[in-house]
Amino acid sequence: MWLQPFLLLSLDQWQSHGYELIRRLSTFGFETLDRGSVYRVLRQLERDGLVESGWDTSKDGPARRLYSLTDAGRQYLNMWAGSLRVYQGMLDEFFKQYPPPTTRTPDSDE
Amino acid sequence: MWLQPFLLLSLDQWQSHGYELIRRLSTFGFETLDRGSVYRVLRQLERDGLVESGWDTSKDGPARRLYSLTDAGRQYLNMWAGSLRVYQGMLDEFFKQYPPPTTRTPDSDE
DNA sequence: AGTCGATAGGTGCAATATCCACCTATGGTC
DNA sequence: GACCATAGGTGGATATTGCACCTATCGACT
Repeated sequence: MWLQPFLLLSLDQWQSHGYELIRRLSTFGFETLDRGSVYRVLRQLERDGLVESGWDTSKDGPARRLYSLTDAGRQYLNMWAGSLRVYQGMLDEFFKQYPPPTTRTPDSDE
Repeated sequence: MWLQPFLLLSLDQWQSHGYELIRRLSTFGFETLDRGSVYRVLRQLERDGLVESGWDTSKDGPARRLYSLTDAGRQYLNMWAGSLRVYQGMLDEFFKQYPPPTTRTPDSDE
C-alpha cells in the first residue's frame, strides 16, 4: 500500500530497478519488506501506465529491469502526497491524544 | 489496520459503542469509512481479548454494545503507538524528499 | 569443474483486509 | 403508516499481504 508512493517518489528522483528500490525502501523505514510484493507492485504500476520499464544489460550480473516515472505517475505521486498529508494529520492527532495524561493512579511511579 | 489503534485510543479515553466510535473516527480524519468494517474490527478485538463489551439498554432507542479496553488492549495500544511512530518517521522522510527541489531545469518557470 | 553468495527478478497460494451493498430493529416525528 | 436517525450487524466479491519457493548471472574460492 505505502509501497506505491515511496516507489514513485524514489523513481521521481532516480530511475532505478527493483532490487535497488528494495534497498532504498528499507532506508525509508520499511522494516519487514516482502521483495515479492515490491516486484508485483512495480509491474502493476507499469500496467497502470505510471511507470515504464526496459531491460538494462549494460552491467555484469543478471539483467535489471529499469523503471522510470511517467507523467501520469508524477501526477499520481502528487495525489498520493495529498493522501499522505491526511495520514500525517491523523498521526499527529493520535499522538496529541496518545500518551494518556498518566491519569492512571495519581501516585503511581510509572 | 489503522482502525485498530484509533479505536483502542478512543476506548482508552472513554468507553463507547460502535456507532459513536464511528463518529469519533471521522473526527480523526477517516474520510471514507465503512461502518461495517468498524463493527467487525470491534468484534475481532473482543475475540482477541483486547476489549470487552456489554449491552447498554439504559437509554431510549436501539441497544448499544458498550466497549471498554482491557489491560491487554492497553498494552496492544502501546505496541501500536510504536508502529505509528515508525510510520510517522516514514512520512516525515517522505515529505523531506517530496516536493522535489524543483531541480527540473535550472531556468524553468515550472 | 563444483559450490557458494550476492545480485536480480520473479511465481503460487493461503490468509487477510477492504468495499459495497444490503438487512434488522427501536423510537420519534410528520 | 412512512420516514429518519440511531444502533448493530451480514454476504460476498475483490484486492492486498505474507511466506515460501524458483530461476538465472557472475565472481570468488576450493
